[in-house]
Amino acid sequence: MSTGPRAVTIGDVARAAQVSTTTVSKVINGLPRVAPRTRERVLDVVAELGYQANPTARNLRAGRTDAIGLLVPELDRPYFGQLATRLADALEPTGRHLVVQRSGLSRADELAAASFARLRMYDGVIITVVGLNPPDLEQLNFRTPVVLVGERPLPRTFDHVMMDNVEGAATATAHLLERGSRRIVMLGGRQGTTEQDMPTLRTLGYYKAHARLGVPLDERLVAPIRLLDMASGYAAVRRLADDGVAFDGIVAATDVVAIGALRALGDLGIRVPADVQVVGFDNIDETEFTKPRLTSVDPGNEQIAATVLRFLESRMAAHSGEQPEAADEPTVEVTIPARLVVRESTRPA
Amino acid sequence: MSTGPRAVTIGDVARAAQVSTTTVSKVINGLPRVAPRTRERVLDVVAELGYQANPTARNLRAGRTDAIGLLVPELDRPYFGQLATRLADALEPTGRHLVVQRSGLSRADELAAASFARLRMYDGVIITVVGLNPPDLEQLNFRTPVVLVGERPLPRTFDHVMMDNVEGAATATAHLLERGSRRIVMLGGRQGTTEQDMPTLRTLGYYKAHARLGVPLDERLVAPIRLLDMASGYAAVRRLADDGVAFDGIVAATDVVAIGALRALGDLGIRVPADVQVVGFDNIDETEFTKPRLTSVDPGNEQIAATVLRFLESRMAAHSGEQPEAADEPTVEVTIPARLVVRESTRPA
DNA sequence: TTCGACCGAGGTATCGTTTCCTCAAGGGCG
DNA sequence: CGCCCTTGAGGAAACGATACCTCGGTCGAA
Repeated sequence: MSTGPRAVTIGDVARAAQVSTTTVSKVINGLPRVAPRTRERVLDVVAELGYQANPTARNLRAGRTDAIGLLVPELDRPYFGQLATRLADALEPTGRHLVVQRSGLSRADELAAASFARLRMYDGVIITVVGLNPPDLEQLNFRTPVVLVGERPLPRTFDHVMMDNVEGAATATAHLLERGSRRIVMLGGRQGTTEQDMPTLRTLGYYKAHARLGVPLDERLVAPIRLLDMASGYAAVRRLADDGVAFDGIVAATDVVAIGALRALGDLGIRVPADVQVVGFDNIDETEFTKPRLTSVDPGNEQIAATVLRFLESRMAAHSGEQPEAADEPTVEVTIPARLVVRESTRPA
Repeated sequence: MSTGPRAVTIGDVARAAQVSTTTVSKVINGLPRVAPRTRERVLDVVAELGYQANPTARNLRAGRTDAIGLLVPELDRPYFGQLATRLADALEPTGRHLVVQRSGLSRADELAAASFARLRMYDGVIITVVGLNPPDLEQLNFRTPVVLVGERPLPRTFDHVMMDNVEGAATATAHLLERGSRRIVMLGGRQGTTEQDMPTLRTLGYYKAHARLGVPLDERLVAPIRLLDMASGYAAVRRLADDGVAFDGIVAATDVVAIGALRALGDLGIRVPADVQVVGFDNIDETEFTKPRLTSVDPGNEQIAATVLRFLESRMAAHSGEQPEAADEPTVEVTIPARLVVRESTRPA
């Protein structure tokens, strides 16, 4: 279709340097069996013509892109940005690099399908499964090595690194209970569903902690949220207050929701942690800079990133034939332990 | 290299369905000239074999990827995450999709080169130029349509959407001066350099406002920061306090830095805005949720995203030959006007 | 009855690289 | 002096898909 001036190809370089494309290819890739003089001549022509290899053609032939795809539900969530940074940092020394794409939380199937199709381009794929349904994932039957980083049990088609949502939330809730809260809101919680999504699991932990400590629980305190963002966290707390629901603690489904909650409590003149204790989940960098600093559950971020990459490397090695016997090894599923990071939004013991 | 089971190709499908690859291709792409029965048979085989088109091969042949690349300095900065989201949202209806890569703030040249090389894969590229030097950009001589979104004047090799750093910072500074601040810190500022980077430009605006309003300026109030993140903003304010520097206002180079500053002021027992007024830059979503809410300069985020895409669409149309005469049109450079969004971190007039 | 249009389908070149193999020339070693 | 190994270089086949062109058959219109 392109009418514009054709891009410079390896053939153009070969012709201008009076060598074969094979030789040009060797020079570009730093392979041996090229005379120094020839090499130099080729490099001169490359510079003169401004030749740059076509990565698509290279990928097709080489069957390799040196790129790892990361699929996240949203691009503007601190948690995913920070996860991406950790992964990119760890990947850099290996010569591969990270490419981030958005899956969208509740996109139409066709869009999801298109997203998945593109993932085939990468040497390996990391998928964060938050809004994805198992059926969506089943359809993902390509050969590319995949590692899931997620929230919930899934059909074990892929290696899967899970955070311990239930125990993490239970620890957070127990912490509030131990520090004296008795009416704790589960902000962004979800109940009465058979789905095993993140809000449901964290709510489950919230229940568990109450049961363990023998504290009765008011179901009205589970406050669902449509979108787990700051504005929704803010709105939900305002709504609880408007409805006259009394509470003295908040377990937020995510730190981002907690930040919205903190702001709402401030507007309502409610003191944190004196009147209401707040605990978040994810331990994003922002927790150190809220007012007050946010107590949060660290799902094991460093370990999650490291484990994901270890699994992926292993699958990729098997895939590229270095350890062919490992190609069909059963999928692995690990749960990374969570730990509570106590800051200022909860009271001292 | 791959020893594993070869992926299913269009040829495998053709063989199993007893048709030609051409026919399979037509079916996959929904092209006409295929009998309903044949189409159905092919689709059955596709489902049975789990065939998925190889996007790399398709891209090579079609000369098109339907993907737009976005190069950002860091993946965990709210500003870029939010920019990416806006771009992705606007791109979705066009059938293209956004792919985000990290350039790194101060990476080695080789890494930058590798990053750039991969960008050739995309139909269009959006580059945020913060840590990039003009020389780096010169080397970027491929044919792919490129739009720069940046902070500073650049060699006009590409279309360029700039934010008005100088006037934006001047407006912010003037706002503080008008509301009574007299010793204003330029947090993350930079002076005494000929470079036209973002910190320098915003510092320039800070100077301008002082000059315009005839307020004398203490050079010690310009506090440089190595990394424009929350921790650095926090540390810089603590350092100023430790050094006994008196101040009653802060213009932060970015909102993220301002958030760090707010936290430091809180720890120091300094009230905002009563004792010290604070204004940030970028107008990220977080500004609505800090305590107090952060007054900030909106560089025109919506308009920036819209303009970037308009330029890119136009270049891409020219590139693909729809308007060949436009292919060599001179590059455009626009500056989007900034506007101050007043919140709670500055005093009422 | 004949001719042209259209439909279904396939053959084949091509996108720009890399990779495998071949081959000639030169040099060291027995 | 002959043999073998190494070096420099090129020819040609992939990689997996799409697009252009061709071709036989059918059907409607003149």
